[in-house]
Amino acid sequence: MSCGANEPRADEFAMRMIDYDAILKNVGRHAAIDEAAMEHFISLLKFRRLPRKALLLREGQACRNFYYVHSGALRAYCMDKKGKEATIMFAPADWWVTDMFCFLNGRKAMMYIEALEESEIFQISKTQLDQLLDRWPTFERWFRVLMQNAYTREQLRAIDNLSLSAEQRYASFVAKYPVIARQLTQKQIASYLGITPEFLSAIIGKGGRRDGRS
Amino acid sequence: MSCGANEPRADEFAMRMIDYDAILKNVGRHAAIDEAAMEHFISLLKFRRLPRKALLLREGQACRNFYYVHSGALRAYCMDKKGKEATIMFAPADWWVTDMFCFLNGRKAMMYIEALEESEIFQISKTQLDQLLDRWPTFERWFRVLMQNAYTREQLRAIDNLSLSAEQRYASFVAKYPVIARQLTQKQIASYLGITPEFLSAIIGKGGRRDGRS
DNA sequence: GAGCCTTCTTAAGATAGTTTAAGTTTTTTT
DNA sequence: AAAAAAACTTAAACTATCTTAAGAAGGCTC
Repeated sequence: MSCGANEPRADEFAMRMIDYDAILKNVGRHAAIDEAAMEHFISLLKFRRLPRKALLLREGQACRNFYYVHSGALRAYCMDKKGKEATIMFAPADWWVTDMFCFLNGRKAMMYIEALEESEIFQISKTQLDQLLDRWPTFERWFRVLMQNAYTREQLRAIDNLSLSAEQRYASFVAKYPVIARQLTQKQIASYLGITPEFLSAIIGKGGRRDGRS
Repeated sequence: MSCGANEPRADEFAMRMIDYDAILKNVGRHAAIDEAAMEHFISLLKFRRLPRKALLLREGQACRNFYYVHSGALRAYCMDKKGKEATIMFAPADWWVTDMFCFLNGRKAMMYIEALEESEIFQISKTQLDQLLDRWPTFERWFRVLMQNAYTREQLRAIDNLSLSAEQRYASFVAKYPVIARQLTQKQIASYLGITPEFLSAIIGKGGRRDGRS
């Protein structure tokens, strides 16, 4: 690790301005939120930098935070007794993620959330989010739209799972999420599709390549 | 069809009071809604009686309404080109249902919604619901909680679908929805679990009976 | 650059789930 | 009550997907 002359010193680095643009734009997308509300919102956010493979949440822990991905990408997954992973969702930049059931109901987490690469996130706690929703109807609207979208997305996924073969599910996944699909390993995609990595490899080998190479 | 002396005459029948108790209690469960808001809400509801097998919605139609099941039970499902059905959800009494993705985004329906038995429902249109949400933050909260619950329910289902065998999924379904499970045919349950009726029959024949009979 | 660890590939054998089809039972309609 | 329709059962043959295993390729670490 070189340390060139143009890099900030450690104290400057720690204090440097946090970029709230993206998250504010994200929130503003679903509701018109006034200045005062936005300032309150920002004051509740905690910024964190995660190295690759860091675990933001693990099964059994209290799940107190809702996470916004500023940069990088996260993955939420469950693991059964045999260690088999089931990927619940991927969260690329500009997405929100948590173990929503446990977050909302104050249960111990049933999921793991890991950083797929070095990532920067904002988090807001359940208590603070509740305050926000109580105080500002426009945040209530924002969160409602988030839940709506999450619900309909899950429902579309359920339809795919019920009606399509593994091969079709793979095609559907790549069509829906072409950008993130290229960043993921086959193992990760397989665990989202509910098949083994070996079988996904066979599917890809046979049918269409993801990267278009021959 | 006999017409005994104690039955109301046709005009009395048509005019008889509609029972709003259950739906008001349902809405009140997630948000404290004042008198004025409740009256507005009631004024937007349309009551309908459906015979068994009636189709409330079919693929390709405009999906303009959100449905509350007052009595009876509904089923929402998709059908692929080959006619294979995938059941998205069952809606017993006191549940809300619609093709949410198409309802919210003004698309043509991709689902069918049918009455499993004679049912009574209330419906509210998208336009009217939007008005309600704009005007009363407490309805915004109510709908937000509905979407939250729907989302987490779908997510739990996705976990089951990814991690469990058909036999385990069946056990999980019966454990989660013991009442409605008893009202459904095996064919309907199979289409919810994503397996064939023949295979479900084999599972039940082998393992535990649903009704406890030997 | 060598070694190590994880991912990807391939393939053979095993299992879970489907298909087809015929017969039986139950429910619905007349 | 009879007829018709739908649901359920069983079983054999088939297909999709899993398991195991071993080798090859790619990416990190020292």
